[in-house]
Amino acid sequence: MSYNFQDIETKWQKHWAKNKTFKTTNDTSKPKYYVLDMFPYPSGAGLHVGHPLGYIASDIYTRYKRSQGFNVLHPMGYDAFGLPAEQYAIQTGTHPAITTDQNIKTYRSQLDKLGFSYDWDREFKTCDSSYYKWTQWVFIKMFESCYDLKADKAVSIDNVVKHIEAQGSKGLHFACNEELVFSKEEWNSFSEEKREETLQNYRLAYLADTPVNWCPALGTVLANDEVKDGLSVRGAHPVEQRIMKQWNLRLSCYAQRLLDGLDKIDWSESIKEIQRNWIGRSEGAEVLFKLKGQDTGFEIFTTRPDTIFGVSFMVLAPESEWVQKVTTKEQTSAVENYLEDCKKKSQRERMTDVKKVSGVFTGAYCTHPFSGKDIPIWIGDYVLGGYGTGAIMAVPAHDTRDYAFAKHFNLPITEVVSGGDISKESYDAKEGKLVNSDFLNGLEVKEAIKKAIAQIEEKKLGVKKINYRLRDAIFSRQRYWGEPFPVYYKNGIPKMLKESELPLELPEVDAYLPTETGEPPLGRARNWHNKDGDAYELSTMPGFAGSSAYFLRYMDSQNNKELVSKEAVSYWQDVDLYLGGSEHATGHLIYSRFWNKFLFDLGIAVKDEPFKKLINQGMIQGRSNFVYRLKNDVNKFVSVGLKDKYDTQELHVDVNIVENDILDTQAFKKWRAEFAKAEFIFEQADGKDVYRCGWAVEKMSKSMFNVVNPDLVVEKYGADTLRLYEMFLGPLEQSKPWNTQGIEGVSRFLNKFWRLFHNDNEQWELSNAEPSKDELKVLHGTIKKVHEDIENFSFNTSVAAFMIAANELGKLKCNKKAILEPLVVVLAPFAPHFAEELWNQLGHSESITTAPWPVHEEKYLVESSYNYPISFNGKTRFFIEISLDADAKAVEELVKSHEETIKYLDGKPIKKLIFVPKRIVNIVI
RNA sequence: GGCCCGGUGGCGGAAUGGUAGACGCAGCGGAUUCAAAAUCCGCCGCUGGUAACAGUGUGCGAGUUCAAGUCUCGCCCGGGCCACCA
Repeated sequence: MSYNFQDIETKWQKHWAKNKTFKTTNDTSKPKYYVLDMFPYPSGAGLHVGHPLGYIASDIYTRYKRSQGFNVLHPMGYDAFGLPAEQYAIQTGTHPAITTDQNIKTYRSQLDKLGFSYDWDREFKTCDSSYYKWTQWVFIKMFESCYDLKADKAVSIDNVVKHIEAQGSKGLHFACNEELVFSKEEWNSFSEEKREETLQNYRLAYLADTPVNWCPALGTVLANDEVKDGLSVRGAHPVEQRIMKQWNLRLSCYAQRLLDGLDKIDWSESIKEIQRNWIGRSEGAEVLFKLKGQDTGFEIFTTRPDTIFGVSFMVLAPESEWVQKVTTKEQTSAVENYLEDCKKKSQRERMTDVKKVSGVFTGAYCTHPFSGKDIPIWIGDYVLGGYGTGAIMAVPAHDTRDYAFAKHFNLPITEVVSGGDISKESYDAKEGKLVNSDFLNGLEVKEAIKKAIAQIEEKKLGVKKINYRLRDAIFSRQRYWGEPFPVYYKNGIPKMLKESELPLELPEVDAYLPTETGEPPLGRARNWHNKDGDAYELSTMPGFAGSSAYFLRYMDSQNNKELVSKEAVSYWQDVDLYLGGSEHATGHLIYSRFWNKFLFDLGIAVKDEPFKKLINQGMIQGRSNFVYRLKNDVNKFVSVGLKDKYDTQELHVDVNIVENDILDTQAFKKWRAEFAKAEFIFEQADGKDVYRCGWAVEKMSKSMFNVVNPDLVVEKYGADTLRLYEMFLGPLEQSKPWNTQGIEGVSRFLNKFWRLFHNDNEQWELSNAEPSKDELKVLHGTIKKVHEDIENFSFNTSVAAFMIAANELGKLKCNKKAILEPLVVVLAPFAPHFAEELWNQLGHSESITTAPWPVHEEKYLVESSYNYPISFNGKTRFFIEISLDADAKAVEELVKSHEETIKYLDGKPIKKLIFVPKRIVNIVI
């Protein structure tokens, strides 16, 4: 007989829900611990077996921490605004709210079947107006803030106004789009419109003409992280560059803090590295190159000021404002033609044509700041308008791109750093001595950079400068299904709603498409204006808006007066453990860190970094099966072992009609009408004809017919078995394929464990006898191993430890309460229903959740001594295993006690004695 | 092109620098059974050998070490991220 998981799991799930077993209060008598899963976007397809992986791991850790005496916050909710529901609405006319609610229901029922210990009283979805009220509220705060570069934090925009009213733009130390110069008198004469326009230059949430990634197919702009290879991440539609008036968040002013913060948090090195690359800090200098014969010129940014004597031409980005200013009459038509060509190139073409060199001469020259030589000014699309100053000094000898350009247009190449062979390729390495470089000659690159910057600053040609690749975040989306901006326009001037007017709820529209005049869908809403008739903003916020502060909201999710109360946030502080996929590295995980830092500056968040420790669970891949159809006879299918003898076509087959790679041929004929008349060429196995399928590890997806639904697994094996198996599959952070076969192993384990408590007739049978030494060793070894494994998030090996324990106790025929009771507590985080049932049968009326974690006792684990000789490398070595706390003296005594054995082994004296700390003495004889 | 991560049986994977392959799946053999399911026991990297055993073995090549899957260097392969960022 085996245990009845269906009854047991339903029973305890109901019990937990009814008794609110996992409700968390702000109980300050206990230490807090906050475990958070990245909340899901509820898609229509529901969960597959890969989705719960992280939720299972976080639930295990949560339950473990609770048994360690922590008050654990472990909430769940839904990231509910987003494109798929809106796309579906466009196709079917169903309101996205309806689709979203249906999907959430499916998700919730799937989650409930797995026995998670979430505090569901804190649940919310981001499309609730009671939730997005606070997203709007933060936006208003950003609008009313600017970034003080001296204090290095966000402060009220009033500081800018006060400064300007006192002394104009002089000495302004606030992050801005561009340096403006005006006096306080001029400011006083500005119109209201002009004043607001000026302030937008400093606000953290600002409206600006921005070059954007416009996706015509989706009808919206996209953030940089939503575009890949010139195509939209969602739907893979082409994306083009456009200039549009958009809301932006001044993310860039937090670049350094976002970078520095990475050193303080316990995240995987790979995610930190991705974020460092994305922020893209580079140190260098900004240098002024004057136009020939003039006193004005343009600035360039370079990380290699040491190579300044190797400059042989300048390159402007096609978008640069200097293009028009410098182009000579003779070159005008050539330049115009080139600019026209650049415009026609889509973003995608520009990226795929990276290797193609293109450019045009402007006819103008700069004067070299040190040598005074003439330097021609070119235009090239390999220089980007949005980075640095949109202009570069080209040093072809030491930059691959400049080298290609110089070769293509036959421009001079001057070596200034020795060490390479510049006749074949550029020498980009930052190693070698400077040559042909006047005052820099003979210096190593690193020193030369310092000296060059010093000279540039001394001669007032430029300044040391740090540039970041991180740009401000474009915050407008021309979509329906998102948070409305709390903004209205009076005479074209954007104004914020008052806090008392929030939330501004999403209006109804007659269709989810742009209007005929090309306005966003909100342009269709009736009465989309305030009581004075001032129009509301037509864009909505992007997907990341709602997920940027949700971790704070869980601390106090029912609060309708504040985002989060002071008490709640000062108790819960930050997320101790955050689990989710690594695909959010450059999106959500940057935005939410930024958002949190802003709230920290405001004094709302109490921690500068929101997520102390981050774990990225790996993907569970699908294991696909294939059948092989003959190309010349489409009704014949050949078994994989014989397929090489035929000309075949590989077809995916539903993994649910394949077992152990053997195809159920009857089921196959019924699977699809086109296979009804299928015939098979079998291979032999055990004297039987079988059809064996090929297999491959691929992404789990419908089109590969390899999706495994957790509901079916739970039905067949139970939630506890699924939980254990998902953990057993392999290391949490690694991608690994799902293989339904293997689940039998953990299922057998649970039954074996069950049988330790019950006799063959399913009768409860436990003894109160004193445990033996061997039994105690198994118990304490398991407690210790599982404890260490959980702390290291090595759940696969802890499941293995349980299996070993069950096997050994089975062999010892151990049914002693003193051994089994603590083991149930250790198993509870992994198999909660199973453990709760046994705990109940053991006579406890309280939930096992309240049971403290058993402590292992080392004394049951220490071996007296264990030794073995080994011969290798032509020498005999003798190993003695010693206890963990032995000191050198104890080791010496131990060796002495083995002297006779050693002599017996080889008859030679001891040559060398090596004491390896902790465990082993290695004696060479 | 740059950076990051990985490469161990038929498969998923174990292994604080110390007997490589824990644990599970699959496979093979056996017990129990009228039979099956369930359960239990044994074998299970490769080569040779009936066996004891010997040799070999963690992508490849070197190095450090008494000792390397593990540390260092150089290559090869796979995956990820960024990608004309000056």
